[in-house]
Amino acid sequence: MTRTSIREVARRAGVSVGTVSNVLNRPDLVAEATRARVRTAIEELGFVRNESARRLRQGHSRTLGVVVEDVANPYFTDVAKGAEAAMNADGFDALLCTSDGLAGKEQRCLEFLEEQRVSGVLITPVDLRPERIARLRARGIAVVLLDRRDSTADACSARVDHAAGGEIAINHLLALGHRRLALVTAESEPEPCRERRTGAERALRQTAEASMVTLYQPALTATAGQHAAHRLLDLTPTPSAVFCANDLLAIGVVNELMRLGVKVPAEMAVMGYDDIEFAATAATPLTTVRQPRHALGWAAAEMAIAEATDGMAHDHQHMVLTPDLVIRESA
Amino acid sequence: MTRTSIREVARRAGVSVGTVSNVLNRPDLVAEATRARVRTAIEELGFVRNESARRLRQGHSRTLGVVVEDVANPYFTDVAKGAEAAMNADGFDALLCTSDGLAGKEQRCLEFLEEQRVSGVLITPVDLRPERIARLRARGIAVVLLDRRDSTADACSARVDHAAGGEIAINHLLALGHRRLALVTAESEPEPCRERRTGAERALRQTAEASMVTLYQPALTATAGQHAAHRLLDLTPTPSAVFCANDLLAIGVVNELMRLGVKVPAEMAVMGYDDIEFAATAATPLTTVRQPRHALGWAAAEMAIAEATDGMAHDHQHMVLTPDLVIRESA
DNA sequence: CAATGATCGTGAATCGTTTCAAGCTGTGCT
DNA sequence: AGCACAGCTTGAAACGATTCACGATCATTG
Repeated sequence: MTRTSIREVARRAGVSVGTVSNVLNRPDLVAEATRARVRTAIEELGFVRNESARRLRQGHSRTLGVVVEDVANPYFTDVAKGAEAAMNADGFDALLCTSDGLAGKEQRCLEFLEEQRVSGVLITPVDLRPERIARLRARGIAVVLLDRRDSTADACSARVDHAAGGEIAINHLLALGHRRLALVTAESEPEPCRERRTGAERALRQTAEASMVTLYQPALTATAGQHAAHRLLDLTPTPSAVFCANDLLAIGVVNELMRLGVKVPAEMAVMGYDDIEFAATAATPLTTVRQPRHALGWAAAEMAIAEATDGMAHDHQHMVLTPDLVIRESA
Repeated sequence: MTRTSIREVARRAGVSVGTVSNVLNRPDLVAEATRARVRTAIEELGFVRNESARRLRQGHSRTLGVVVEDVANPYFTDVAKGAEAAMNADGFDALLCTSDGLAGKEQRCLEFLEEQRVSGVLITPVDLRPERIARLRARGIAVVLLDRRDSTADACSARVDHAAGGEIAINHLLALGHRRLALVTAESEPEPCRERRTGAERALRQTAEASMVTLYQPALTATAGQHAAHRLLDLTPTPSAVFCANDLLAIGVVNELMRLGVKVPAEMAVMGYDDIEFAATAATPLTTVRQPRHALGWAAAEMAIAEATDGMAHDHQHMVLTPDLVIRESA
C-alpha cells in the first residue's frame, strides 16, 4: 500500500521532482550520472508512474478506445488485434470495449471512454447517430467508423468493400456454372450484409438465366446455418449453390448438409464470407471471401492516431479495402 | 475542444464546486432544487467527469484488469465476459488486456494496469512468478489467478477441476466400451491440459485392459487437430476413441476424419473439452466436457472485488468449479 | 427568546504528475 | 576579466476532481 510517488524517488535520488519527470519523459535532457541515479532510485522503490495524474496534467492520453459489437466474435477480435498492434507501434494503448450489439451498452462504453479522455475511438456502431459523433469530435476525440459506410457522418471510416465481396462470391459461383443460387443472411440485416447482398444481386444481373432466392435467418450463427440447410433443401427447385453472408452461417450449412448426406460441393456448393480461422477447417474446407481484418484494424488505428495528432487541420479519410476470393473445397 | 470542468458547471448553476461533486457522488446530501439546477447545467454543458482527476484524488479506481492469454480465443472471451458482467453488477469497470501468451506482453499489460491504479487483476498467467504477484499485492492490487492451480501463490484463485474433467471424459469413453484410447494434447502442455491428462490417466488405471497412447501436437488448434487425425490413423492398433485436450483440436480431428471417410463415432469416437460454441455445430456435434466459463469469470471477479473491498483483512480463497459432461454425437 | 439541531453549501487543501521560466555552473572566447 | 552560451537542474503553478471542517439558515423546543 506504500504509495510511492515521483516525490519519494526525487528525495531518494537527491534531485527535484522535475528532474525525475524529465528522466521519465525526456531522458536526453538529463545528465548521464543523474539519470542513472534516478533510475536506480526508481528501481529500488519499485516506482510506477501514476497514469491518472499524468493524464490529468496533460489533458489527454495516448490511449484509444476500440468499441466492438462482440468480443467473443473472432472477426472483431482480429480487427481489434490489428488496431492494437498499430497503436502499440505508435506508443498508444488500446482500451477494448464491447457493446454486445446493445445501443445502451454502446452508450455506456462511449461514456467510459470519454471519462478516460481517450484521444480517439474506433467503433463499429450499433446505433451511433450523427449528433453523438459530433459530440465526441467536439470533445477533441478522433472518431473512426469501422466497417460502416455512412459517408455522410462527420468522421473517418475504414471499411471493406462488401459489395465487391458479394460480387466476387457470386461471380465465382456463376463461373462454376451455377444458375439456381440462394443467399442466406440475417433478418436484422446489418449494413455489411446488405452490401454483400447488393453486390451479389448486381453480379447476378449480368447473367440472364441466373436466379437467386434469399433466405433470412434469425442470426449470423452456425446454429442458424444449420436451420438454413433444411430450408434450402425444402426449396423447389433446389438451388445448386448458396452464398452465406458470413462463415458461421456457411459452416452451419455445410456441416448440416454433410450430416444429411448432401455432398458439398457436388450436390450443393457453399460459399462463406469472412475467412475466419474455422473456415479452413470446416467439414468441407470453406471457399469464402477473405476480409483483411488485421489490416482493417491497423488502418483504422492509424487514421485515428493521425486525426488525434493533426488536431484541427484534418480531412476525413474514407479507406476502402477490397476483399479477395479464397478458393478451398466447398465451391 | 471546450474542456468543461466541474468548475464551469458550478458557475453556471450558481453553486460551489463541492456541491456539484456532491450531486455527482452523494446526491442525497443536496437539496432537490439545487440538484435539479446542477443537473440541467451538466446537461446543457455536456459535462463528462474527468475520471483521471477522480482517480488521482481517490487514490484508487473502481476498475479491475483482466489479462487473458488470447482475446481471439472464445474460451477466454467467455470468461472475460462473465468477469465483466460481475464487475458491472458491482459498479466496477473492466480493462481487458491480452498477453498473447508472451511473457513480455504480459509484463507490459501488468505495468499498464498498475499505472492505471486498478484495484484488482484477474489473470491467466503465462509466466507469473510469485514475486510479481507479491509486488502487485504490495501495491494493494487484488490478484485472482484464473484457471491456474498454483495454490502456493499468495493470491486467490478460481479454476476448473480439470483432473475431474479428464476423468469424466475417459470414464465416458470407457463406459461406451472403448479400450484402445488416444489422447491428443499440445507439446507445450499448459497446466490445465496436463491436469486433464492426469485425470484421464487416473481414470484409465481403473480399467485393467484399457490402454491409452498420447499424441503431442504443436498447438491447440483445429489445424493441429487435422494433422492429429492422420497420426491417429497411422497408429497400430488404431485407437477406437480419442480424447482431445480441447474442442479446437477435436473439431479438427472430427472434420478431417470425416473427410477421410472415417465414420465418427462408429469407427472412431472423439471427445473434446471446453464446449465452445462450435462444438455443438461441428460436422458431428461434439461430445465434450463443458467448462463453466461464464461462471468462472463471474466468480473470479467477485473474489477480486471482495479482496479489493476488504483490504487487509482478507483470506485467500481457492474456488474450484466442476465441469460436466455434454453428450452429443461424436462419442 | 435563546438554544439546539438538522439541513445545505462553501471553499480550500489535496492527490501525483508535467511544464516552463528562471537559476546555476562551467567552458570557451575575446 | 568579462561575456555569452550551453547544459543541467530547480521549484512552483497548473490539471480537475473529492473531501471535510466549518458556516449559514431555519424550524423546533423548553
